[in-house]
Amino acid sequence: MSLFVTFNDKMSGDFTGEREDDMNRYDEVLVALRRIIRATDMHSRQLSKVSGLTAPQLLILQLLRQHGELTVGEIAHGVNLSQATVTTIIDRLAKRDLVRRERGSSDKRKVFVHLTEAADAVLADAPKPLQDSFIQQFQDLHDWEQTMILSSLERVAYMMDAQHIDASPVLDVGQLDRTDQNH
Amino acid sequence: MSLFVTFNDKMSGDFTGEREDDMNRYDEVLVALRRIIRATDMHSRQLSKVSGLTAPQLLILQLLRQHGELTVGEIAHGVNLSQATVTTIIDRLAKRDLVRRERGSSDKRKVFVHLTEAADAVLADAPKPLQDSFIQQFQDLHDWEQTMILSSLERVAYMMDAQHIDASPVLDVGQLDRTDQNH
DNA sequence: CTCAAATACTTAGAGTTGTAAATATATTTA
DNA sequence: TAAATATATTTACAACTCTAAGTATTTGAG
Repeated sequence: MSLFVTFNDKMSGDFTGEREDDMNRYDEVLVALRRIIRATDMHSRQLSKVSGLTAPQLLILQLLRQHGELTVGEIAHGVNLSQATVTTIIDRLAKRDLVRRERGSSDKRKVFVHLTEAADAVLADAPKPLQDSFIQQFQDLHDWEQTMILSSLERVAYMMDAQHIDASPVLDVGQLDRTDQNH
Repeated sequence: MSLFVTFNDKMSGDFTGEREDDMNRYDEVLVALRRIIRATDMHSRQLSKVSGLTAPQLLILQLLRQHGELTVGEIAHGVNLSQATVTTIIDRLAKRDLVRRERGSSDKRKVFVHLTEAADAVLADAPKPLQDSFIQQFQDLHDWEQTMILSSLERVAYMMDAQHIDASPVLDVGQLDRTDQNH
């Protein structure tokens, strides 16, 4: 417990630190999430100022560098964005000649995207899609702390992704104690 | 460990599950964060379809209900958004007559925002700003798990918020073991 | 083979979001 | 008090993001 007190201390100047006593645990989760989301957003803009690339743009470029050539759909899946979103981002990247589109020859519905030489140059000295300071601090944590944090994040992601509840009534074995809301 | 295996199992169909072996721990953090951010966004849109209110709109309304009357700046601070963002959201809420603006009388720079009667009605049967399914699952966790997750989230938020590094060399006492990056 | 359904992508439209610049008001300094 | 500085909001702008609808192409059923 005392391990984390420091962090709460740091927040006590905040508005949210006024301790609404009607705050549930999950409300605090929400607050933390909003802080994270905002920090992510702000970092993306910071990135954009420094390197000319926003976080999603950078992510997509890096994914392409890893895989060489991907369809729009594959990219969308790879970076966890909708296809429509990827299309618009690719538009911007293409306009700056960092990627090029190529209609599939066998299947003409597909659109393959690949990097240009210009992109390689840009990517060479592009910053990380996460705050350096974050990486720094994260790396300095004990291994078990990193594991714990990562597990927690994955767990939150999983719980927020309601899919697994209504989508697959097949493999629910771990949900038995919760499911009796229905009868 | 085995506690979380289930979650990793569920992800194994994913593109990202292909185990890029050059993936760092923090890259996985990034992936988890993107999943969370996306889930949050999608829930917001879901909310909007069901209740006519997006998550930030709902958050602002709830904050106002708690506090009665707040300035734009206070709201921004309270929900962790920039003032400009709050302004545009208030615009939309005002257009739908859910809030009203009132220029401060003593300090005319300030703009006070308060709910209308219409808002009370809307808020009465508005859903939560977090997925019900998430809340459900979260509540069902053991207390220590909730604590761990919340701590982890707060810790991530804290680490992402680079402020505390360059902004306040004053109150760094808990950062000693990390700060030696400098010398 | 033909038509319906599925797949892949793009377009349209709207909300969220931040930064920077513009406005208006208040406070402080000379 | 006048000018400089600080504070509070808004406006302008650009990017991201989704869903839904539209287009093109492929696949499958009959």
